[in-house]
Amino acid sequence: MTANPLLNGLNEPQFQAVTLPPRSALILAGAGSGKTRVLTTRLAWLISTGQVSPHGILAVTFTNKAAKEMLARLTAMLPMNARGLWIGTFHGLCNRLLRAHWREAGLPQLFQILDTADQLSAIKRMLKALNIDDEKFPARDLMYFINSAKEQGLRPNEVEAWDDFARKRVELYQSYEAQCQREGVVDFAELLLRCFELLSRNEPIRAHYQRRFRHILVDEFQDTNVLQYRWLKLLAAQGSEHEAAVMAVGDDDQSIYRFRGAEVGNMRDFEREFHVDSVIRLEQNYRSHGNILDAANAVIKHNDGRLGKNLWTEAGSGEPLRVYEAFNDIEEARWVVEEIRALISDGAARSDIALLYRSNAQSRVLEHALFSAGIPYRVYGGLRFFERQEVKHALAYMRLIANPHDDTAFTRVVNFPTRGIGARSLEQLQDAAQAHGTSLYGALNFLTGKAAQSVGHFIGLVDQLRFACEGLKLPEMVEQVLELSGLRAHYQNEKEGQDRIANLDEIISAATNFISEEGYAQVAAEDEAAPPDPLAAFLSHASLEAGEHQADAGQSAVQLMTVHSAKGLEFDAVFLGGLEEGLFPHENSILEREGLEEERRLMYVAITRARKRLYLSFAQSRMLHGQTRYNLRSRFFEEIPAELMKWLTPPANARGFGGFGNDRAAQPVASSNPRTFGSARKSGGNATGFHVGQQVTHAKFGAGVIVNAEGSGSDARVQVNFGRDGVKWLALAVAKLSAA
DNA sequence: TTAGCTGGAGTTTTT
DNA sequence: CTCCAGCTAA
Repeated sequence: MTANPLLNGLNEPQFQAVTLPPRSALILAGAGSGKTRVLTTRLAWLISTGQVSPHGILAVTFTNKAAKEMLARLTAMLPMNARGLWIGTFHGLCNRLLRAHWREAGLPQLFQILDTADQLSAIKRMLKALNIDDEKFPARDLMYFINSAKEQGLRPNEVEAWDDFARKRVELYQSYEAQCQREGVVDFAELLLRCFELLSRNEPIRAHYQRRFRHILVDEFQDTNVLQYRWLKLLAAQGSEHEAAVMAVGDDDQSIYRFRGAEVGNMRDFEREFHVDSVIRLEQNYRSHGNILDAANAVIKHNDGRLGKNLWTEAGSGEPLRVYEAFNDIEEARWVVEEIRALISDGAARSDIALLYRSNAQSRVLEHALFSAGIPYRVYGGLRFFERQEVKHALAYMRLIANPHDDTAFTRVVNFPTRGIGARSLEQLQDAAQAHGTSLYGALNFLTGKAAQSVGHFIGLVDQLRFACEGLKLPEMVEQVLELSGLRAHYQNEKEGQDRIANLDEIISAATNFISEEGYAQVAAEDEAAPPDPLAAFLSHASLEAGEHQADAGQSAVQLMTVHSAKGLEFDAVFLGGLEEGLFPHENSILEREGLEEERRLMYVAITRARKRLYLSFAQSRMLHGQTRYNLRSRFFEEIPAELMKWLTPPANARGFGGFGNDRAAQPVASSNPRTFGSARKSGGNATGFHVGQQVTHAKFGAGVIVNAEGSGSDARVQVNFGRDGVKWLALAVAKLSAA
């Protein structure tokens, strides 16, 4: 064994992964298996053993947080100058490449990055200018269409279109591209696609980076999309004699972003195309007790086509999973609060307790209960700093300084604070711009009358800002913008404007930090590039790294978040609520196998967040979209071995979920709940005379089969499969159903 | 220009 | 139910 202290304390597979010879490898890293440690130690080991200089490394992540953590841990292990190290997100790295080679990429030097909200408003503006019926082509759908095309690496001329509707969408994709090019802006997907095209079309640039990067490490590989994988193949010179060593680290069981283009299949493709001869599995878990891991393993086993992995731990089996069946969502929340109180009085820190749910709508009831109980909590997932309207307004003024032809920024602030430029003036301006093929800024000369005056005034302001900021440092520039634009004054006059002013001031600090900290320095370290423009760099930073989800740190608080945002985190105690059919697994995913398997992976992620204690709960009824819904408990309960669970409510009876199979045929409607709740059961028992699996006839839909039932008494509803007429929910009190 | 209304939709999210 | 976008009236 080596004496290298870096390798101390690694388990066998970790050690193997860290010290692999320079060939491409796939590391299957289970939840809590020390993945980040392996990645960073691998980097440190490669560098410290002289196998590669920091210059020859490319490490790619999905989030800024992950990139920062990797960098921090690496420099802690191996003190070095971070300059020349390429560690970042796909988008951040592509931005860096495009800034360095903007000319070759066909972009203006100070191109701006549109975030999702900017992109949507750009599309809306385009649809309006082209007089497109937005009923037929909703901006959101079009955005989704464009982004998914780009994520597959497809330009408009490469998208297949077989009917008029599809052809029109492609045409709109084309116009959108033209608009972006005209305005000098790129959206997130464009960053990647443009960078990919730059590398594939420009031989010298491609060769340069292919020669440079000898070791490429990819984190969360299961989340890569088609384009990202192609980008990696290209940079790695895959298939050539100069192929770099790519270490792909990921977990197919934790792939939960299919809906935004992630392609788990990339893992198998990688294995084949990069001729991976050894797949290393990190299966020892350092996070959870045995029962929790057993539950997770048992659930995920129900998925097909896994690469295969089984988590284990040296820790004991620990406590059983605690299962609670609530009467309704409110009662579920009440119970959660009660348990949290008990945990806290047993000495648990609030921040070690997490409440996880499938969809954001579920947080409301929980928040209400926590608030009433006076328990501090924190909800993840709100607006982030650079997404706040006052911050975006200020940034829009700054974008106009960098590029007055940025129409997205222009429209955002042309009348904010209000300066008498209403819809009709703007319309005139837009028409003029359209007619003369120029930006809104450039269209002033074609205006006449009152509009010319008011718009002229605003354009004067933009020019004034540009002159006033000439040569200023970034924070001073922000200060100027806040004053001259009238933003600060505007919010000072507003009743509730104090928070907004505080956020505006926060931009100044953000700018100060940005200049002195890594973000800017990293770009500045780029050897090939001209010194970057601090303003453009700051604006990129704002788009690519929208900041914390919520600023409040304050006192230790219970953590509330969706299962998606909990990925990568861990807590001593985890409450997983709303485990009901239709909610989790979500009804929109239940129909196709792929969707259901992703829900199951989501369940796997949720379970593996818990260190010591895991609570699972579901409610017999809950308020959703203003209606009371009666759901069956989630099928995932049937996938967890019964001996791992301790029921805090009378244990489930034989009504277990069994899909639509025969084993449910005897389930009586209106008697499915193991507990009764007084008046909730008005006409108790099996009074309706119907049961799941029964053949029935409906006056309008004809013959059908009852496939599902929920509720009781006058609320009882049955789901009936009418075959060609589809599956319908019918209230027994209303629908005229008769036994066939 | 803005307040107030109406209608429609309503998983998951990072960059 | 509750949030939003988009429209109408003042």
